[in-house]
Amino acid sequence: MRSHLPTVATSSPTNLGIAMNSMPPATNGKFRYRFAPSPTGFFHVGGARTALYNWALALKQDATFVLRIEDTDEARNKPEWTAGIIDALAWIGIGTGDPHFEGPYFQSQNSEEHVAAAHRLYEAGHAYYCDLTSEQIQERAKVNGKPGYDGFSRDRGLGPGPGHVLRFRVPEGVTVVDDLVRGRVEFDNGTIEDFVLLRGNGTPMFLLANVVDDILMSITHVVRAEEHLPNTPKQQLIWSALGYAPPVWAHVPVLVNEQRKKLSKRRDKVALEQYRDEGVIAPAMINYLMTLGWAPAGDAEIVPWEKIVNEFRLEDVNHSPAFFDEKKLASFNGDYLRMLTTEQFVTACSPWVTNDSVPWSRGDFDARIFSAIAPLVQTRVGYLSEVPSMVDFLFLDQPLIDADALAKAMKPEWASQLLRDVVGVFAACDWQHDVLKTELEKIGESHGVKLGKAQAPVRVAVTGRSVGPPLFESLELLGRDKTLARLKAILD
RNA sequence: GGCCCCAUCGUCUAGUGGCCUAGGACACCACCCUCUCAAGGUGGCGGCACGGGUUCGAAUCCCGUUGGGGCUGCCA
Repeated sequence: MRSHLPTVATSSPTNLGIAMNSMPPATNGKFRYRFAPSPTGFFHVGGARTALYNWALALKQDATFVLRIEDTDEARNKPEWTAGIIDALAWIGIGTGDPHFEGPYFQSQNSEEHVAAAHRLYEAGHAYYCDLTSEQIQERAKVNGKPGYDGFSRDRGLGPGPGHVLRFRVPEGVTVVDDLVRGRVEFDNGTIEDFVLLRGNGTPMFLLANVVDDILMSITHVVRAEEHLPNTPKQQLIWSALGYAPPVWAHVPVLVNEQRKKLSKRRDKVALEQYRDEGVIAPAMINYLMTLGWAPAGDAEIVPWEKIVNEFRLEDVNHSPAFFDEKKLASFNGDYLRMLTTEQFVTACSPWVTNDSVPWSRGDFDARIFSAIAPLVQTRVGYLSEVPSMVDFLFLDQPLIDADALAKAMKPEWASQLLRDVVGVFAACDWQHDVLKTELEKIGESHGVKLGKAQAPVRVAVTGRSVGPPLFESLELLGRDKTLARLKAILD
């Protein structure tokens, strides 16, 4: 794997603990979007869509796309996972030296800023310490008859100490979130509990770290999945308490499985890498992901990236969850595969026909023969991973015979004799696909069967399967010797 | 349970009060093409969740019902 050791660029322009201005750092008037994944070992297709939405907007508005890795949870900071994210983003066209791309930054490197901001919040009275354990909170919740933290330590005047968490003092009132895709959403602050800013060990929590980083990085637009909507009033409260106007929010619908549940790594196939490894090509994935929850103008949905960038607007994003449909993805991929020139298609196939899991021995692969058959397989695959099984008979010493297909093809009483006739004729005729076709046609006629039926036993005997690329072109490429040997092998 | 979001063919969507007899795409079915299978072409099946309003007129606006979903951690 390529090494993408994150280049760190984390010198914060502002120290929130000391200088707290009411204006964020200068942005030269440009919008700043951000994508802030937490490393989990693979790249989620939902994350890919969110990243793509942010990226399209950054390109359209000549804005900046900031990548920030949210690695503050110790369990989530394996360096190779970060490399995986960067690789995956590059695959879908994000990054790779484009001037609109900035980062990656690492949240863990800003922890001092997060803590400083927390302390400022405490000093300003926006936060207070609490020494209750999770168990005690649960106890109280049981007694209270309602779940969650009840604000027990609000006025106890506790200071910092071992095991003391810092909680945000949620004010009375209503918090209004203006969301570009959802409109105005109101939250009664009475339903928001005093959430934790700093853990008992003094480390910052996501809600805080996320906001402080966004301020530090002058983020103007937060475009993320809908699951974050309930966090938004809390974060907006932190923005205000810190003295800043909140960013523009946009919460896009989640991606769901067939059961209409949020795509999860436990039950669903969600890794972008997995689709890539099965032979989905990037333009197809990008186009499919962009049209999940949004549609370009006009009747076509297979459209160039330029058109997408040109037309994409958050205001037009759908409000309801979208089912990630593998069948439709495969269809998009097939369309994109067919748009490739033969040369491009051959190049795209290369990893699948030269890797270790290929059924033939590596030395027997012939790139020239593959190039010759390629245009015929191009219209027959949805995923590139289907390619090897479609051409394996050309590079295998003996074809992998599908027993059922063979039994069926040899069932007609004329089948064996037809094969014998074929061996006789093919031993001497010109070895060109059109000649082979004509000859088989004639032999078929002599047995009273049309070419469609006559080709079946030949196809199975030579390629091992009942379906595949056009037979006579295949035979021409395979050569006379191997063809005859395989036919005879079946007759014996 | 509480808070919040959502609701057009099976699925992804177009539709922003009259162009809607609701358009496209995937899937499915049929036919054409054809050496198998595809690809391609043609056609078909199939939807505004329900009930009230508002309006001359509602898929589009309002209310309610029902049904989905998200969140509810000293994870992010």
